[in-house]
Amino acid sequence: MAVTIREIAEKAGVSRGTVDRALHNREGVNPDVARRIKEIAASMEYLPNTAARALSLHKEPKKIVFILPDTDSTFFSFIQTGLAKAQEEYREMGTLITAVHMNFRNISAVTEQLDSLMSEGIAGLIITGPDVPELREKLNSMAEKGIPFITYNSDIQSDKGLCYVGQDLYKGGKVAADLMHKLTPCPSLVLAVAGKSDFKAHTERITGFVDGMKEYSKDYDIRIIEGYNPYKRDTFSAVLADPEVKQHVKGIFISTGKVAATMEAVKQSGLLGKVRVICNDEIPEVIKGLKKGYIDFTICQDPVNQGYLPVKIMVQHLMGHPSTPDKWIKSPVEIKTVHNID
Amino acid sequence: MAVTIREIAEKAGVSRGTVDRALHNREGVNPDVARRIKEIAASMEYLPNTAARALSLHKEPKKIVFILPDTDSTFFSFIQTGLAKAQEEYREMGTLITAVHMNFRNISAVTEQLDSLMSEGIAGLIITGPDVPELREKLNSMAEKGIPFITYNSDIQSDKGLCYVGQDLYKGGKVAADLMHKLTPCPSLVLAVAGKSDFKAHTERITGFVDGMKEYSKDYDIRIIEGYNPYKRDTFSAVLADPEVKQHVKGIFISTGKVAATMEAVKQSGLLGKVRVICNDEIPEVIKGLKKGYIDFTICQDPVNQGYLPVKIMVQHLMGHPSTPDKWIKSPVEIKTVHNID
DNA sequence: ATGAAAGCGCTAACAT
DNA sequence: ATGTTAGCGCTTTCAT
Repeated sequence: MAVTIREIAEKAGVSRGTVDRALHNREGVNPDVARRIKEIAASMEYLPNTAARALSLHKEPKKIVFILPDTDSTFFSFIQTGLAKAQEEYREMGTLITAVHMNFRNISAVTEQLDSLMSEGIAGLIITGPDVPELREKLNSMAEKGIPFITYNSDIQSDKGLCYVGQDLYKGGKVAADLMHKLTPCPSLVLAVAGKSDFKAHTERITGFVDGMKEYSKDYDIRIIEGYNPYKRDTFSAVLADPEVKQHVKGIFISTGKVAATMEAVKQSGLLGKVRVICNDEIPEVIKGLKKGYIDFTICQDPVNQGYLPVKIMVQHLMGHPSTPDKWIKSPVEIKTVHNID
Repeated sequence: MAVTIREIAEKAGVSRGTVDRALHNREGVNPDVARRIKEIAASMEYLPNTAARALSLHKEPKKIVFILPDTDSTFFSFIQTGLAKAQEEYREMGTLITAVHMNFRNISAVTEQLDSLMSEGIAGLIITGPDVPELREKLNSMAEKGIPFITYNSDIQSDKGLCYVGQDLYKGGKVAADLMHKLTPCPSLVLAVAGKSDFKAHTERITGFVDGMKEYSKDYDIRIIEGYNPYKRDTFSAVLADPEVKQHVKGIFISTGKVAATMEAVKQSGLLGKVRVICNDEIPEVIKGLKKGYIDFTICQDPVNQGYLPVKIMVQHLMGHPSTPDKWIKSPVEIKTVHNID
């Protein structure tokens, strides 16, 4: 049978209340006594009973807030599916998980909302967003006040966070290169469509892709097409208007969400089906292209688990799970074709 | 605040004990009263508190037995990783999960061992194994005695099981065909290496593969090579000895675990790297081939989750989770190259 | 600073 | 057939 605080109390010659206070570093306990209690607990390999803890906290559950962008997107709806799964699974387990939507184009509004969440009293935060100083500093200051945070999907660089749940985008680009190499003949022209260069997700993928292609052969002619904001079809059409490009291009890697615009330009130039296309994520335009046979592969990152895992980790952390998670929980690099999309 | 048995008891004008008995269909409660209690519980949308239930069952946890084949294999070591994860996660949650190894080449010994588990008293069973009548009947009789069972990896056909966790092998074969089509020119010879035809896993994959290839084009010449037991390298070498085969073969799909023998024959005939190869699972020989560039893809089924999910579902079932799981929890069809193997 | 005790929701043993 | 009650391990409030 597992060790309980009662047994620790007996061994230490104190009451159960004191053991609880000591193990949770609550104030009002003699430092020497506290140290001794912790030693005894460690020597007995004490592990708290999760069920008992959850039941005891039932009246005032610890509040976990999950921040989502306020924009509608298929990608984030997958994340919400994972969140919902976690909410259902950790119902009445000593925690209360709430979703809050925020507009990340207005960072000062975001930090204000975080402040008001702090004053309402929360136990943990799960967040995504741009890696900008204001947000980073706000999160660091929260962490210093004892509120742990987890980032998901897109990291906010900080060593104060509990962990980051998201894909290794560089590796994703390499996998794309691997596939492109398998699909295209070797001396040939391959285009890589990049997004805004200040959005990390896209540049890392492109770098991985280019590095990967070059590893296969120096003879690939890789041309990077910068995306603009708003990305205009004309940008890509202009590139394909060059007859030389049109003649030699054999593959296109679209690292951004601007799939529809790019595919439209491909269609206009009569290259549909003649050029191999690799995209990212399971968004509707990509699924459409896969079904029509115009897109060959899409590289996914299991967004459902990007919603589920951060909650699971936060719950375990707050409920006294002994081990600290890895700093980076890597989402898988999933290769999908029309036959294994969900 | 959530509804508790206490509130149901008050509303029904009975004691909490009676509510507990009624909701769990225990004997010794007036049928009319029981029905009324259930109605009230449903109308109040009562959901049992998992933490309280777990804590209360702490002294005599429900025993869940996870059956594993007694053979060493990398594939099953992944399944054990998932099992270990679940054991750690559901520690002290009212259940006790134990692994038991059995030798499936001796079915009568297996049924005897199941009988003795029954007499020791278990609450749930998780099992894989050959789909033979003796085993099927034993499981059905256990289910009738109230012991739920879940099958994983390879199904044992029975409508009495709680669910089956495993891959859609036919779909896996189709995905392999999709990839093979992308890798090989169209009129060409493609070999499909099948295992013993009485092992369902292999025949279903082969059928999916052949169907898939035929959908892409009637011009593929697909030749199925039957595996023997023990599979001899000569079997495959003999096929490749035919100069016509050797000249025209462009792709090989290996649905079995006999990768080493097949690859050795490919090497002997000087086709290494000249022929596209697709395999299944992340076993050492396959990883070796991927790294050397002799194997292009391997199609996996997330074995870690095949160990983890059955336990999770069984725990939730025994701990009174209201919803019944889908009859078939499909493992993903994962496409892996050397760049996204773990 | 520490001890004592009540209570979280559920189960099971005991009492009626 | 049904009611009553102790107790699972932990947290927290109230005494001391």
